[in-house]
Amino acid sequence: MAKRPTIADVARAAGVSAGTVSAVLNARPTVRDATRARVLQAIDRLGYLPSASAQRLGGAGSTAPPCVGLVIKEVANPFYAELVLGASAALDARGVVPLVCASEGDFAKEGRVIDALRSHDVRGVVVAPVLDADADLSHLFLLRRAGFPFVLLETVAGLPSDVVCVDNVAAAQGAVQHLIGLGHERIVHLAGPAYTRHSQDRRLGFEKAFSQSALRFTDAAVIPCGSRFEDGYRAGMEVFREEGGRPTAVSCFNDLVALGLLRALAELGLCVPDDVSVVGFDDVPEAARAPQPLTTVHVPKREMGARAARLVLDGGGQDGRPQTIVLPTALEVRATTASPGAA
Amino acid sequence: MAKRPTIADVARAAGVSAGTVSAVLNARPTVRDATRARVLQAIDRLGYLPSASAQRLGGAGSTAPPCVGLVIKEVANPFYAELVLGASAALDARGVVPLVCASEGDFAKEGRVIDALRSHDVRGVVVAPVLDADADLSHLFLLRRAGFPFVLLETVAGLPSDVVCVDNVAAAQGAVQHLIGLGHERIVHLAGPAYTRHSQDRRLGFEKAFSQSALRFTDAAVIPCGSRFEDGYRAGMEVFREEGGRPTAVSCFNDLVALGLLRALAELGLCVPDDVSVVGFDDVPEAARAPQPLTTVHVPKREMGARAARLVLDGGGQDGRPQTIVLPTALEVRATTASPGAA
DNA sequence: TGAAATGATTGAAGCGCTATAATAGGCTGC
DNA sequence: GCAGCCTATTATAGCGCTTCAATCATTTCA
Repeated sequence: MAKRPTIADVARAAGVSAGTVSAVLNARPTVRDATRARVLQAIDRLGYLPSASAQRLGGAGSTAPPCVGLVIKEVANPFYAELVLGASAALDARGVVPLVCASEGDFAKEGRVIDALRSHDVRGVVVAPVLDADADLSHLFLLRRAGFPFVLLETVAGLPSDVVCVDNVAAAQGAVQHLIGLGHERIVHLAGPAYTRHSQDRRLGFEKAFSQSALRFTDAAVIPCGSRFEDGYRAGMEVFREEGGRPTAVSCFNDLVALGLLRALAELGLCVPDDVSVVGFDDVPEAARAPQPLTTVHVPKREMGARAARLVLDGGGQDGRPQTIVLPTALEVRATTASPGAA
Repeated sequence: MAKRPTIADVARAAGVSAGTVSAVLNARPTVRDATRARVLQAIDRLGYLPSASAQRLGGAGSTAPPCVGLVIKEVANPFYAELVLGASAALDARGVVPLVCASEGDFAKEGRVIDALRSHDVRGVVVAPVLDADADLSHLFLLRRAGFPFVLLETVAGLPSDVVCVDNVAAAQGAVQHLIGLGHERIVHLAGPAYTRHSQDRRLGFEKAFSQSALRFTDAAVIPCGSRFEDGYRAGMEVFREEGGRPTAVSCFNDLVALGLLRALAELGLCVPDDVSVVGFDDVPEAARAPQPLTTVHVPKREMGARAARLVLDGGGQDGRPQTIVLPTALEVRATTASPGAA
């Protein structure tokens, strides 16, 4: 395999010195047009592209397009897709190329990925951290120590850093209050994957809504589930299989789960919202498109991505102190919630 | 801001040479424990962290995790999500980190993104090229000239390169033949975005199926649409608004469009497959989950991603000559196709 | 026409690190 | 007690680029 051409190769090919090539690359005005043309032609002929690392080491603002890493949890999850879209737009507007990587809920992989990104000279990273109970977060602390620009999409205990997030507890609580306000008494929660703080927070919101009402909370009301359509479907099949004591309302970890649940409910011949009310979380595009438009908590995903992206680029708050941006959510009431026994 | 400590600072602080510090950093076994401890302590005291650029330049290709770029068209498209998943798994198995970038159907952006990736020292890229009519493909030709490893997910005319793809023409043709075989005569095709060869090929397959049947093809049967749910929905609303001369079957550019169409049909009170049959393309996970499981062309997306990934890593075919891998597709007949007027 | 001023190009130094040949110790064993 | 052999450490030579003082080539003006 042909070795990557260097600036020296270009210089040789163009019959000039490396310094001149560098001058052309950096659009310095001191180069004569004829020379510039010759160099440019050589560059093109060789397919030369400067090494970002070398440029940086050389001590200059590199001419290579700067990159920012976006470390998300799941590629196939529309929530993250929206986040990425928002971040990409913001980055694009600043001429920065977004590089997205998935940790797939594995903190070790998250660490590796961040390392890779860093060693490939990205300007900074925005990461949706894996917050498993036994997760080793040292790579994040290391980032901080190294003074490497990064923005988190969830707060990490003991790690002062820039964060862009929403109040998951309050939002989930609001969603469940909506259910309670509708008159539901047998409500269950399909909880998300353990490695997410999202999941813990939303579950906590569920509990809080209970404790602030006349209802009494039992652990049985929380059903471990997951974050995907299939998880919701499976859980739905499980929970609603036997006829006795069925819940009349379900609050779901996210929209995908809610959609899966809806599917299971349909297969079981249960009507939504007459037999059971369902509320999701995130408000992904699919939620509004469902045959039964889903009642859900709207999370400003694009905005979150954009804010996070700008924060990395600008190196955090003006005063250099870590900044936490909590964006507002809103309950989007659509067609999947109603009072129990409305039929 | 204090200047970052360098390896030399650490060496001085620990009373050793830079080489020794480097050895400690890279966990080379030749360092005595006492020395290592001293160095480690100095590192910690100074808050030292090696410069990624310098490490890379120094020839530490071995230390840093290698990366491969995945340049796709749309992040929010499950087709590409699956592709990425397949590629990621294959890459992961070889210890290389996938970096995904979206071109969003803009060939200029595609070029920029590839440049960025290259500048940042990725090992190679797999790209789903934007094949707009007036697209400037020079960046791809440049890749070839530079001897940079890349694999395409669609063939580019005049560009000998490794390619992993499916036969879109034949597959689309097969899908439409299925419709014709069912007895449909008024069939339309919702075509995808112009910047895709996918779209052109699938449209061509549509035409071919016609010309091999007793039906006669008219341009009116091809309706420009797009690649997203909304596009399919809008087109469906358009096409099926007035009652007279409605098609009895629709072949769609992809599943997302088909799903959007299904939604429109439902809103218009039309029954699938009794009133109209619908066939999609890609077989994304959503297709099987739809309230009406979608008849569609199965494309081995994961496999494509995996093959492409391995091909970049292995630098193409054994003999060094470009290799084209055409993976098989299969029509997945589910619930959205039937003979016309079956009701 | 020649000296001065202006402009274009080069060469060498260095960025922070890794790799490796060379070196200095510390052990053998005879 | 010294040749011979490890092993731990160092010194040196890059990696690919930028920068800047120093050169060489033009042009300008007296």
